[in-house]
Amino acid sequence: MDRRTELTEKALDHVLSNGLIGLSLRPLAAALGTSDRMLIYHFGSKDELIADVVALVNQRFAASFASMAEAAAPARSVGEFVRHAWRALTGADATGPIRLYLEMCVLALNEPDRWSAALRQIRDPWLGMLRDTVSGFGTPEAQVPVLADLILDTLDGLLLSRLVGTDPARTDAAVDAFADLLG
Amino acid sequence: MDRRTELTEKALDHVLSNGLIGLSLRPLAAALGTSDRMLIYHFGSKDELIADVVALVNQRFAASFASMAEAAAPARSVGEFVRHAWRALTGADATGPIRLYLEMCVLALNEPDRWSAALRQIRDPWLGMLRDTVSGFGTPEAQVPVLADLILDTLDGLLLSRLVGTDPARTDAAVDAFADLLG
DNA sequence: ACCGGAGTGTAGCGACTGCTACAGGTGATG
DNA sequence: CATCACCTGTAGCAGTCGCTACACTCCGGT
Repeated sequence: MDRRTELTEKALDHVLSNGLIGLSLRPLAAALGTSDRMLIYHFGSKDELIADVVALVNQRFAASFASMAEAAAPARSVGEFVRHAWRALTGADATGPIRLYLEMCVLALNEPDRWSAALRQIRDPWLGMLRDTVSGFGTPEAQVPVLADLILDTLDGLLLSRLVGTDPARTDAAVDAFADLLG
Repeated sequence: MDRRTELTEKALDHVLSNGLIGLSLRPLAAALGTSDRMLIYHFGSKDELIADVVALVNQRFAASFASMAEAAAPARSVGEFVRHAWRALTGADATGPIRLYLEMCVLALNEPDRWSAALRQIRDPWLGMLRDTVSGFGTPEAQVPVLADLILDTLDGLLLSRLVGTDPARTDAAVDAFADLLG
């Protein structure tokens, strides 16, 4: 396999468990068994390395979520779909990607030019999938995009809350209440 | 006025418009018309300075929100209350504090020991206020804390989405839909 | 008038950042 | 054997970071 691809995958592991915000080349390289020198050699710059990592996690996470959606029994209502999605999003291997996504959101607050493109690249597929799903349950046409926005952002808020230490049972209960409201 | 307090207020302005994540003493001091040397002299350390700033913004923002709540016509339902809160939270002078809050959330993902205490200190008053409000509209006792959690986290998610560049009209519409669901 | 403490400017420490120049080492190809 | 592209280690650059040592001014109290 391409050395760059190999390094990207290892770097992804490190970023998922150590975060993106404080990331610096030397500790990263040490964790990957190489040197900062080689990271720059293979990726050209730190920014390109991050771009590769973000693209990879995006692709992997979307794939794992899709396969999970296939495995689950098909939802019979929007509320039930939200419950299924929540179960997938709170699984052990989802917290890393979600944390990375939330970090990118906040980084985009400070440097929109640098991050907001990558951010839309992550959000848009999810929004599209949500619109399709919501529309499949007979939601009135005009309400489809609104509901998709609401669901995505609500789940984001609840995930953020859960990750910063709110009792998981409480966020679970909040999602249940949300799903009940959606019907 | 105490020089330290004075510096805290000026530093607050700078942090609200430049963010907390990349904050460093020298540029901050320059913006305040002093030197990093003096910031350390007055605050002891960067951490103490940040603690002062966070405490100040918390106190100020809660006060301004409360006065806005007084000024508005009393809500007649949970949904209407959410609409009022949203109007207050999307005002021009709220985006700074909210951005700071979201930054702290993400910082708490990386260093929970350092940030989660400050975070709870910010969230708890809001949660308490939400519980009181929700309970005032005849919500069943058992559902009160759940609904308060859901409302706070949903608003957080929508605010995050709005701050990272989602069309404000779309988040407004999503809040409307949420308020409709709440009744 | 003198003294002491509060406040401030200058200069610098050691550690870290992304990144680069230079010198090799390696293995396949001519 | 020679060559040449690919890969890698060492050392170091210029910059920033939080923070400190030292010397200095200035102002109120005795």
